[in-house]
Amino acid sequence: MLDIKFIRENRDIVESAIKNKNREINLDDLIELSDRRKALKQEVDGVNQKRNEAAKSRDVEAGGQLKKELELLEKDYDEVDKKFISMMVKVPNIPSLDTPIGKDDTENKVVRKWGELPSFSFKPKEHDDIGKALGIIDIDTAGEISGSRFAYLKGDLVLMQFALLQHCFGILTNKEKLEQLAKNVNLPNDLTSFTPIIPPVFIKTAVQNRMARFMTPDEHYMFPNDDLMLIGSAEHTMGSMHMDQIIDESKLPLRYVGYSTAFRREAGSHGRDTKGIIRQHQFDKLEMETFCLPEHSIQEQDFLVAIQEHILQSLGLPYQVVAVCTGDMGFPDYRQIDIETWMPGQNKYRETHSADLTTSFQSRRLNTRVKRADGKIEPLHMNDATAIAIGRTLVAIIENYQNEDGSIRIPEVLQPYMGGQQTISKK
RNA sequence: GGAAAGGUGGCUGAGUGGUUUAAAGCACUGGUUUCGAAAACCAGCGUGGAGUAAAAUCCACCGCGAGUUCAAAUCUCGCCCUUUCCGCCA
Repeated sequence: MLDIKFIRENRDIVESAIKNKNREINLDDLIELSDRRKALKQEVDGVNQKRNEAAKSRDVEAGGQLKKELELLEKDYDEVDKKFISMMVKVPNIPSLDTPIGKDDTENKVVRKWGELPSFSFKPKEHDDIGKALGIIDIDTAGEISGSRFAYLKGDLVLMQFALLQHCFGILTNKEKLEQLAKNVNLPNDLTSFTPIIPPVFIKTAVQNRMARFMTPDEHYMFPNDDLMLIGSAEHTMGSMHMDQIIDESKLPLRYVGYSTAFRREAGSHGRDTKGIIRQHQFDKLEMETFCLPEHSIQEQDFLVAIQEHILQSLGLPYQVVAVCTGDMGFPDYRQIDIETWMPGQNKYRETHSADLTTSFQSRRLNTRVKRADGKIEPLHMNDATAIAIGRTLVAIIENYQNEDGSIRIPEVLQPYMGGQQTISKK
């Protein structure tokens, strides 16, 4: 959520943000609502003042009158307040100046590329064909048992998942390694490494709303009896960890890396990516979530992207870094950077990482604030970014490291975590 | 799931209908003192909103939401959460 004062003072900026993010909101209506809300609030305050005086002087009659008056006023106020809030939460965050303006993902800009695309002396296969032949991905049985977009991962592929996790946790908790990566992005603070987290996968719907994401109910698995829903990302229960807290400036930045399963209904994507395990209802992910001072948040995002790139480089997977355009970026994002990894079987780059800088947009709604050394209190800035999406990374490894005989080489950095094993081949 | 107790500012903790404008202590900040520090003493010290040049001042907030009353931290109802015991369970 934006600050209403900011909206009042920066009409043009907000107006063009709404347009460039393909939203429709009438700011005149919003500001009129805000004015009415303010005026009604002042009236309510005035009546309350008289009411307090009447109570103090034990004036029963006047108190009774004022009570009735207040009741009517409060009804008006509540109504206007409700409308005001529901409109406020529909105003998206302002995109950064370096965000490309564009309608949809076709207008995203490739910022840089890394790695040479592998060349094959044979036609590279897609991951699901390789996985099925090796007996490490079973989509057919999962279809019988759980339905479409589920899979059984088996054998060495499961071991590879845990190898990836160990590898990434090792990087994210290694201070020297992080200091090297931070060098290029001018991070001002002493480097604090990431605290590993296993977050809950259920979240109260009221809290999820305060993550200020644009929610279509169809996206999530809902449990109305318990007023809970399954998270679509560890971001949901990690970003809200400091809800309603005031954090001392000296404690920032706070950095977390969480491992959890993410659950998505994918209701709006029927027919898309139906092959293999690219788009699943359930997938595991390591997610970075950081809280920092407003003046450091851009470098912080650059830092998170540097970590993502380092992870992909360590695995020898070619990728491209993409500046996501206004029409495609997230509702609460100030700047969104995606990384797409090369998938030779599909002969294209596919999204494996995303880094969202949401500035104060989420923290204002979550009421997560920083207390400055001079005592001033303001919303802090939040970043979230994929450390590694395991399913899609496994896909990338399978397709990039495939051999003509259908076996898969194991990336060197993962071998120590898999008992020194060098290939996955048919048992 | 059953039973009980509880939720008050950064922390501890008093307050069971109106001298509470939420006591007191700790922590914190500034000052006095000191060569410097500690101790002591003095002062300040919640969040959000309205208001002002800045103040003053006003409103709301005692887990959340309703209700009773002229008046609610305090009484009633619902919900959420925590702790303890029992049951069940990985």
